[in-house]
Formats: sequence, C-alpha cells, structure tokens
Amino acid sequence: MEEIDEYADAVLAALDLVPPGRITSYGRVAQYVGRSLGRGGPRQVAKVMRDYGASVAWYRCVKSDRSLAVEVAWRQAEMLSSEGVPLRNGRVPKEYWFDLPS
DNA sequence: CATGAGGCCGCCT
DNA sequence: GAGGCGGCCTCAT
Repeated sequence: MEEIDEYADAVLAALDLVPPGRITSYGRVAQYVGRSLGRGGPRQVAKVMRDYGASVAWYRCVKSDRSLAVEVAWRQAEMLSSEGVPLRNGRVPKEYWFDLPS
C-alpha cells in the first residue's frame, strides 16, 4: 500500500475544491490535508504540485502573502488572468481569496 | 504595509 | 547517516 499517492491525491482533491477565479495558499492546503492525514507541510504540498500538479489547477495556489511563487510566477500570472484574477502589483487582491473548509 | 530572520516537514544527494 | 534545499509559513521589526 503506498500512502504516498494518498497524500498527493488529498492535495489534488483539496485544490480541486477551489472554485475558478479564486485562490488559496499552499499552507492552507497543507493544513487542510494535514488535518486528515496528519502529516505534510506547505513545502510538501508544493512538491506534490510540481509532480502531479499538472493535472489540476495548480495556479489557484499562491503564497500566504498572496504573491506568486517566483519559479512559476510568469505562467501562473497568465493562467490567473484567464480565470479573471487580476494581479495587483504582483499580488492577488484578497477579495479573490478562498478559504478551504477546516 | 514591506523586510528580515527563524523554523517546520519531507525529500534528495 | 548527515547535510542541504524547496513553487513555504509565521512572528518580529
């Protein structure tokens, strides 16, 4: 039994809960997932996204300060723009923030 | 509100 | 087995 996929699956599922045009943070997802599986952290979520994120709306996940991760900022900015999320000075306005169920 | 300095949790050399 | 790093977070200045 590979619990590894279980974690990844949970992360992807959590991200899938974020509606189009909205965004959340890595930490928020990590906390949401961690509550169920009892492990993982923000960075681990990022890791999962880098591997499996291609199949989900990874771009709906930003930093806690609502800025974009520098490594993907360029792509993410374009994707968010498509979702109708305007970046204000490199940061997403908090009106677009989506709180995951705790 | 913008920066800076720890710290946390796993994973990879 | 030890050390270093990451699509980060939080608290303090």
